[in-house]
Amino acid sequence: MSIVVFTEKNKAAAQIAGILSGGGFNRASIDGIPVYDFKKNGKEWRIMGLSGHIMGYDFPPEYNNWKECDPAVLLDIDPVKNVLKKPYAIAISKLAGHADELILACDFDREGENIGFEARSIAQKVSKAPVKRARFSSLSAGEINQAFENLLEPDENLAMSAEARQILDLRMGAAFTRFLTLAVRERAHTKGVISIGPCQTPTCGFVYERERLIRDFESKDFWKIEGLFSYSGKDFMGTHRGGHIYDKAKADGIFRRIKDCKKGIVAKKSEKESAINPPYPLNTTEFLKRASKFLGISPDTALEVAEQLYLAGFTSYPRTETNKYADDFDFKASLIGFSSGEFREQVLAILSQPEIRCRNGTRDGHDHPPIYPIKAANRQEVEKNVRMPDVWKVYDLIVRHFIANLMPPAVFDKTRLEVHVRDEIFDTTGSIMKDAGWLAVYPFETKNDKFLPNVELNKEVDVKKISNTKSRTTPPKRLTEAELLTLMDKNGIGTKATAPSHIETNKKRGYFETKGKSIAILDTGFTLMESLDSTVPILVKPDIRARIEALIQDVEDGQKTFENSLEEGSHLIKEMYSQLSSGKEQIVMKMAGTITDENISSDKKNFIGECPECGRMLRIINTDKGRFVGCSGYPTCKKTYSLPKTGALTVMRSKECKKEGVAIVKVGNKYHWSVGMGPCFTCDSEKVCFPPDVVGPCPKCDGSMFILTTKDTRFLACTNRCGYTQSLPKEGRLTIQKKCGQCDWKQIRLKAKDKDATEMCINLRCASRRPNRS
DNA sequence: GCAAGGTC
Repeated sequence: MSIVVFTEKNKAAAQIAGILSGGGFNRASIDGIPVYDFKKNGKEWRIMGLSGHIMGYDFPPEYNNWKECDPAVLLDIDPVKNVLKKPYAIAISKLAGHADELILACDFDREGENIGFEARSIAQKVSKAPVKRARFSSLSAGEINQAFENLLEPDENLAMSAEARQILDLRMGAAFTRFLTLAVRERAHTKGVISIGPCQTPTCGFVYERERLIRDFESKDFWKIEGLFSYSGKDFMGTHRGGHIYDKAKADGIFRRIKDCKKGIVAKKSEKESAINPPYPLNTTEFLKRASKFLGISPDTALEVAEQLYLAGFTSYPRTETNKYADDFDFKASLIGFSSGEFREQVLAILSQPEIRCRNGTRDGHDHPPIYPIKAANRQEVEKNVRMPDVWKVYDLIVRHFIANLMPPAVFDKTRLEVHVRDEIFDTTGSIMKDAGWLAVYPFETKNDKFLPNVELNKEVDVKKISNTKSRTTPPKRLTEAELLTLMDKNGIGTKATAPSHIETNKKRGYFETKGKSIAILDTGFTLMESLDSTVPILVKPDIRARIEALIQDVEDGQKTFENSLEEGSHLIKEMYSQLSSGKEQIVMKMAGTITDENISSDKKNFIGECPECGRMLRIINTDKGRFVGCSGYPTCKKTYSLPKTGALTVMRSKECKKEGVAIVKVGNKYHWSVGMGPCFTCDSEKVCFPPDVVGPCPKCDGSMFILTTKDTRFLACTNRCGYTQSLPKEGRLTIQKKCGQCDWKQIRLKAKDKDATEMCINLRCASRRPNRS
């Protein structure tokens, strides 16, 4: 009798072999893939770990050329399933050929059931052996023995629900991505891909929604009244109960009534102890959030580092939903290694308790324990074995979190005072840490003490100052990666293992980028989301994932057949597709702008600025017939500005046209131009945008004399062009200095090469026409 | 070349 078991991964195979065999198993290998053999009760067991999914869907090859295949066709073509990891398929066949019984022992979830079915489909080509399912929620000895003693039937519905997800995700992703990419390429020259997916798009949607809030935010003035009080020589602050007061008259009224008061009364006082519990154990999402928030490591990188720490045996399996430890979890075994190092004191305290108490969370994915340290190690050891940047920081976080989790709460003494100044109420709170508890090993969250003087109820305090300060409300902040992960988690976007990859996809596509810990949307991402929001709004919101999820949940529950849910899902996708294609012109018009815009704005020589008509990019265009400034939105936006036919063009980046908000272009050395305003010196905004270097009033009219530089010479000219001029030295750098003192002109400073600088007044009518050495 | 889900 030969029994063959397939698990989701090698690690699980080894562990299960160890448990079922009681430790006595052989490690063999089939074409490099580990297989664990042992004998038990006269039966021969062979356990092999898969590598997650070993098969995957794709469209038949004839639909793989984007240009020759209308993306809409993909809505009706069924993708086909192929083996992606050949060596595993071969090993499965070899093992199954000799099996009398096959057992699927992958993770107990949708994808796990599906992965098991992949192995089954390969095995059944060579074997007629019955196929059973071992279902367990953790890799503990108790659960595993129990599961293998009570084998179940494989769950067709569970497996097929994952199948439906795969097909719907691919159908939608491929059709929409190809459609948009090809459509944009009709207008803009780009190799880039505009991708859409049921997880990546709503992920970008979250970032977009926040950006909308920021851009649409209207700042309001408010006033805040604060009091500086003093009792027995110690100062403390209080804030008026009105908080942010938006009515200036009201704030002023309060302020006037009490500003000259010298005394206040402590009308209420409460003291209470407050405890802050340690955080729940780390599941993947929580780990990624904290790595981002505390260490500034991106979710993608953090997961990779944790993976390597796991493979090197330092920490436990990093992909887990569970944030509670099993009742029989052996804390002692994991703690003992830390009882001599930096955490000696705390760990010994934990170990000395009659029973180790842990603050557990409530999520149980029935998969793996929370992330915890397997092995105590010092920095050198960790860095030697895992050569990745920040590996120590990540390990240190996991260790500290694990220990903190077993420690008592941090305890604070909190005092609240209510100070009355006349009839106005000021609130103030103080907080003093009485017992650091878990915070002693968790430096990432610091709570500063805030001291208050020890003042009793109904005592009088001095009022040193009452202030009434004006502030403005500020727009919401950009999302941090940690917040984005929280939103994704809450809305069921992605899974513990895939959430970071959806964030990465958006970055790769140029939809958003991270700046420090926060996420900034890019032009392409914003425009795409804005376009989708007005054509296929469901895509931008988590609803799309929820709709697909509901369909496949029905398959899992047996409420719908696989075929029916696939049909419904495809119908939904078709509906969205038709909305998308009816909005094609509108979307493409905007999107093409952002694609070319990216090239344009990096083209420093020709980039002018934002088009005042449509918001896209203005740049200098050179043609055979001449040159002009045009908008990247052409042909939709026909905004142009003419340019002089000759003369070198320089975009003056430091100056800005105040009239239309575009750049100022300097033409040759002869004139100054502001785009769209004609020659700058005839525009009514000239003095604002490109202030002439005025030296002083014109002696002939009410204009001003300014330095006019031309290609060949320079001289003083009148801003009114009244005809009065005055010559200037030909050599050297001219800068305008402070007022002369003896007349109403400004002095100029002349610095010629190899000569000392001179400062002088050049007004011919000035009394002191003597150069001063400086 | 397209998605999202596993795992290494």
